[in-house]
Amino acid sequence: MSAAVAERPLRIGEVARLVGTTPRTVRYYEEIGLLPAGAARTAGQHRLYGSEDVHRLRELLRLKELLGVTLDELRQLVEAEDARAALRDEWGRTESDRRRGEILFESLGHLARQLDLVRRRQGELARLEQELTAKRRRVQGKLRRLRERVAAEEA
Amino acid sequence: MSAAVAERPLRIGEVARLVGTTPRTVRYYEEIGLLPAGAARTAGQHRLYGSEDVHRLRELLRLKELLGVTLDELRQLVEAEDARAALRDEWGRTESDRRRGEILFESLGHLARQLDLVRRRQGELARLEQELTAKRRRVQGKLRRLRERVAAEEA
DNA sequence: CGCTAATCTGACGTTGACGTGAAGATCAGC
DNA sequence: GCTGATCTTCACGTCAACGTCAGATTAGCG
Repeated sequence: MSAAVAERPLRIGEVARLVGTTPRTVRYYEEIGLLPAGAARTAGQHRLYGSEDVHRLRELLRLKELLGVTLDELRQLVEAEDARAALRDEWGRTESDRRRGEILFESLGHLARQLDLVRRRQGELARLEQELTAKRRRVQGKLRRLRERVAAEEA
Repeated sequence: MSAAVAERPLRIGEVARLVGTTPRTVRYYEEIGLLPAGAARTAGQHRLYGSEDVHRLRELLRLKELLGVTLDELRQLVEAEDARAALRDEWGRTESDRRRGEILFESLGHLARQLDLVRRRQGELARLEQELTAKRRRVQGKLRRLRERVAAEEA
C-alpha cells in the first residue's frame, strides 16, 4: 500500500520497551504461538521485529487487559489474524480467490466474536457505573443532611 | 430501614452457589481480609452469612472481573465499604457526628476512585470498539470487492 | 580487534488465586 | 441417636504467566 521504505528492524529489547513489557514476555508469547515463531533473525539468531509486530503485540496486550482473557483464549480470538497476515505476504496470486474469500470470511467471524465480547463488557461496565453513581448520590445526600443538621444544632 | 424479619442465615456452600463460586474461595477471601473474619458462626464454628454478605461478595467478584484488579487492589478499592458497614452498626449515636462525616467523606473518595477506574475502562473499550468496527468494515469491503471481481470474471 | 551491552537458549523459581485431599466435627432429618 | 451431607482447619498441589539466573554468543561502535 505504501511505506516500503525499509524501516530499521527492531530488536527484542526495543520492542518490549515500546509496548511496555519485557523481552521475556515477548519470547513467551512467541513460544505459545501468539507471535510468529519463524520470524526474522540476524545471522546470530537475534530476533528482529518490524512495526507491524509492535502493533500486533500492542493489540494483544490490550485485548488481554480489556477483555480479561487468558493467553489461550486470546490465541483463539486472534487466530484469523495470522491467516490474514500470511495472506498479505502472498497476495501475489499464489492463493486462489476461493481461499482468499474463506480467509476474509473467517476474519469476519473472529472480529464479530471480539466485538461481541467488547460490547458485553461495555454493557456490564455501564451497569456498574450506574450503580456506583447511584451509590455516590446516596452518600452525598447523607453527608449533606448530616452537615445541615450539625449547622442547625450549632445555632 | 426495613425487613428486620430475621432472614434465615446461609451457610458457606449456599452462599458459594448463589454467587457462582466455591466455598474455598469464600474462605480465601475471608483469609485475605476481603470478607470480615470475625463474622457469625454456629455453635460448632460453621460460618453463617446474611444476604448483605452475598451482595458484598457479588460486588467483589464483579469488580474483580470487570476492572481486572488483583485481590490486593480490590481490598484497597472497597476499603471504605467496611468502614461504612461498621458505621451502620453504631449509627445509634455511639460515634460522633464528626466521625460519621469523616467516614462518609472517605466513602466518597473511594467511590470516586472506583468510578474513575470504570470510566477509564469504558473509554478504552470504546476506542477498541471503534477500531474493531473499522477493521470489520475494511474486511467487509475487501470481501465484497473480491466477490464482485469473481462474479465479473465468470461472465 | 576489543569491549560492553544486548541477546540467545535452557532451566528452575515465583506469585496469585485458588483446587484438592485428609481427618475430623457438626448439622438436620428421620 | 444415627446417618449422610456439609462443614471445620491445616497442608500440600496446581496452573498460568511470567521472573530470574547461568553460561555462552552476538551486535556494533571506536
